[in-house]
Amino acid sequence: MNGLGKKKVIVGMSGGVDSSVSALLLQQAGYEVEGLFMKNWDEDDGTEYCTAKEDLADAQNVCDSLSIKLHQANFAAEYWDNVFEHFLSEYKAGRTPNPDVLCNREIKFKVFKDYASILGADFIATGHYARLKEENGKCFLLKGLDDNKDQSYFLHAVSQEQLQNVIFPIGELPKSRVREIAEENQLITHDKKDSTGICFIGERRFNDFLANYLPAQPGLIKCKDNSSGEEVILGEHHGLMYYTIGQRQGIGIGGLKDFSDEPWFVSEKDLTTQTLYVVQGGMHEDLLKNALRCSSIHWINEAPSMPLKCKVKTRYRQSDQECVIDWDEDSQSYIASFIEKQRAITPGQYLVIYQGDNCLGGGVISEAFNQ
RNA sequence: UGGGCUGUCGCCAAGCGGUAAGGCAACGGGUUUUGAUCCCGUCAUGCGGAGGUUCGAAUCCUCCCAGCCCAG
Repeated sequence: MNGLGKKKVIVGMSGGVDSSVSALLLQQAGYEVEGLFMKNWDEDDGTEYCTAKEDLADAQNVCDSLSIKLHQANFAAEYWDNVFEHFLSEYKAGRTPNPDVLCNREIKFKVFKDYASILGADFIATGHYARLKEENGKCFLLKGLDDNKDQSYFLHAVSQEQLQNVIFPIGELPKSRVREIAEENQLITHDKKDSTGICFIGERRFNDFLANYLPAQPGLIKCKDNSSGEEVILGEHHGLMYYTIGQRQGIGIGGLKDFSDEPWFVSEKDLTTQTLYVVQGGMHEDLLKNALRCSSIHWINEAPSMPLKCKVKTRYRQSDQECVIDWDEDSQSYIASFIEKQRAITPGQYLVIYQGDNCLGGGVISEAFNQ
């Protein structure tokens, strides 16, 4: 708290409209607001995506127009060690990681928060579409009110301690209203396109990017005949790491005699033989599974008793799916069972657990299967 | 060497004398703070080649070329 009795909050400013409006709203609410721009990725692969420069300029512009101070920090070392190394090892293991989940747990709500506290902040804030509820001194993570933009999925891995003294100023607002507010207040970011791509790394030609860090091992593309068990070679691929379960684009298989004209999708990756298995049709039975396994689950608050009836997402932006989670003694892991079969459950992605709007936590998917 | 069949976009494939369907792939865009999915758009002045018949040919005729199959 400063001498005027105002609470100090430091907003993570990305140079986008969401964090811009977050800063504005906090200022209007009477906080002493400062911004912090993080640059957590040092371009070292020759491909110069100078959007970081533009983002910083935009963040500075917004802070200037709000007359608030903008700090800068570089957590690239922490990002590399605690997010990117894991990202690479997961790809090496043939899985499909979600680095932005770790980015929140390890960077934004850890390193950034610690740094803000050194700067004298009472709170930190970000432009996430999510809400917080406090009960008996515990923080609960709730979905953002804009169902289309809800980002609680990416936040599920933080602890309730990490959520203490955090503010999500736009969690109650629809995106359209956020842009309106930005425009009404003449913030330069009001019509800036939403950013996508891996947080801090940005949009890239993904395959080229991965190839800079991991050696690719070519292999065969095959399809299995489920009734006869025979395998047919359909082509070759440049590396299993370029593919994820359920993927259509990039397989490169054209029309084939004696096959239907439906597109091909990745159904399985065999690392021991470097084989990419594909099936025809986006809803092929091999893509549909009614259960998955998580070796552990992180709970934001107390672990609920098992079995747990709940709603879950197996990937970002999926609609909530009905599910029962239970602990399995035999395999020493959690098993989530679905009423309806789920398409393309992918190891490495996260199972995120909800009860209503309340995000309970989640875990890494290790395996999908039918039971 | 005889006999038969086939050659239409990178791939599969319609067309059977009236002015080149469709699918897959690819590419571009939209949606999206992972990776995907999904949605939209683009994609053959030309149908193995050369002649001919016709107002008009991928479609008919002739020759040539290539591939496949059966004989030997």
